[in-house]
Amino acid sequence: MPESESVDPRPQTDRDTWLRAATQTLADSGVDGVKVESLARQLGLTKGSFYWHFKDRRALLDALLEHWRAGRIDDITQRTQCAPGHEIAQLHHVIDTYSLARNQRGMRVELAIRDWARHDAAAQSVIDAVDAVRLDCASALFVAAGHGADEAASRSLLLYAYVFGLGMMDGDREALRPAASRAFIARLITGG
Amino acid sequence: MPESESVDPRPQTDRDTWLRAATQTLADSGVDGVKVESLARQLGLTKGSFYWHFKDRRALLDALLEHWRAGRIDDITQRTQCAPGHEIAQLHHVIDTYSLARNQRGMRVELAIRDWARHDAAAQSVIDAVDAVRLDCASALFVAAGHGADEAASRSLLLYAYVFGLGMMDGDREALRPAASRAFIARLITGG
DNA sequence: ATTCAGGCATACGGTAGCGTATGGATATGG
DNA sequence: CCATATCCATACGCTACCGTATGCCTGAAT
Repeated sequence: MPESESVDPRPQTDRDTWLRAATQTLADSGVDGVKVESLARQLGLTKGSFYWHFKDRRALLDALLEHWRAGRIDDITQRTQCAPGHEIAQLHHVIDTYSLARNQRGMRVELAIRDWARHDAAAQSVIDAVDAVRLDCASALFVAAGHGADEAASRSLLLYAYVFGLGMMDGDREALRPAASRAFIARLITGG
Repeated sequence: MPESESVDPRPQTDRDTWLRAATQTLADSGVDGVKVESLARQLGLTKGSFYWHFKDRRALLDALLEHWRAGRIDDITQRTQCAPGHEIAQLHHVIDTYSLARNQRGMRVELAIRDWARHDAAAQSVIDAVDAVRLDCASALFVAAGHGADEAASRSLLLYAYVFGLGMMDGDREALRPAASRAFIARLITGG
C-alpha cells in the first residue's frame, strides 16, 4: 500500500472529456443545460462513468468554474504584458480579442457563466475574481500610458462593460458593426 | 347568448397575476425557473388555474415577451423625446436610467430575456426589435446634437453595450463605480 | 329555483433528471 | 493464476415538472 505523496501520474484523461463536453454544453445551452444523463448520451457513455469521475453534478460544475477561472487569469496576465510605449495598442488588442467574431465560443462561455453567477454564489465568486484581475491589468496599462488612476479605472470599466455588452447584444452575428465603427468606439474607450 | 362584439369587460385580472409572478421569477431565476407548478405554489393556487388562463407554458412565455416588448418600446419613445438643444442631457438621462441602482429589477428582467434569447428565436426576435428602436432613437438624438450618422450610430451602440455590460458585471451591487466615475464614462460616450 | 359558465382543485399518466447500488469488463502486478 | 484497481453499464427509487381529464363551487342570468 503505497501511501506516499506521489498521488496521481495521469488520472485526468477521461475526466477532461466530461469537462470539455460540459463546457461546450454550457456555451450552447447555459448551466441548466448541463445535465448528467444528457452529457452521457452525447458522449456515448452512461451515468456510471460520470459518477465514477465526479461526486455529483455540482462537482462537475465546480470543476468547470475552476478550470475557467485559471484559464482566464492566465490569458489576461499574458495579454496585458507589453513593451513600454505600446500600452494603448495593447488595449486595442484586448478590445479586438473580445469584439471580433473569432473565438465567439469564448464569449458564449463567458455570458453563460455570467448568467449563471446571478443565481450561484460560487460562479459569482469566480466572476468577481476574474473581473478584478481584468480591471487591474487594464488600469495598469492606462496608467502606464499616462492617465490618472481614477480615469484609468473608469476607462477600464467602460472597456469591459462595452465588450461584454456588445457580445450580449449581437450574439455571434456581427451585423451593424463595420470595422470603421469598431475602430471609432475603441478610440473613444482608450482615448487614443 | 350574447354573441355580440363586446368581447371582454375585464377578463385579464387573474391572468395578469400569473404574468406578474412569472416576470418576477424570470428576473430572479431566469426563464428555466419559470415553471407552472412552481408559480402555482407561489401564488397559493394549482395548475388547474394556470391551464384555464393559458394554453400551456409556452403561451405564458410568449405573453411575457409581448408584454415586455410593448413596455420597452413605449418607455424608449417617451424617454428619447426632448426639447431641441437638450439632446445630450437627454442621453445622459438614458444612461443614468440604466446604470443607476434604482430599477435594478428592470435590468434583471432585461438580462434574463437576453440570456433566454440565446436559445429561443421568439425571445431573440423581441430583443432585436427593442434594440433596433433603442439604437434608432439614440442615434436620432446624437444626430440632432450635431454628430454625423456613422458617429451617432457608433456612440449609440457604445452607450447601450456599456449600460447592459455594466448591468451584467455588477449584478445589483454598485460597488466600484462612484458618481464621478459614472459621469466621466457618460461624458466619454456622449462626447459632451 | 334552475341553469350555466367562469374559476379553480384534484387526480392521473408520462417524461426527464439525480443519485445509488451493484455487477461486469479489462488490465496490471504479484 | 489470482487479486486488486480502474472504468463503465445496468437497474432501481425518487423527485419535479408538463399537460389533460374531470369534478366542485359560486355567482349571475333567466
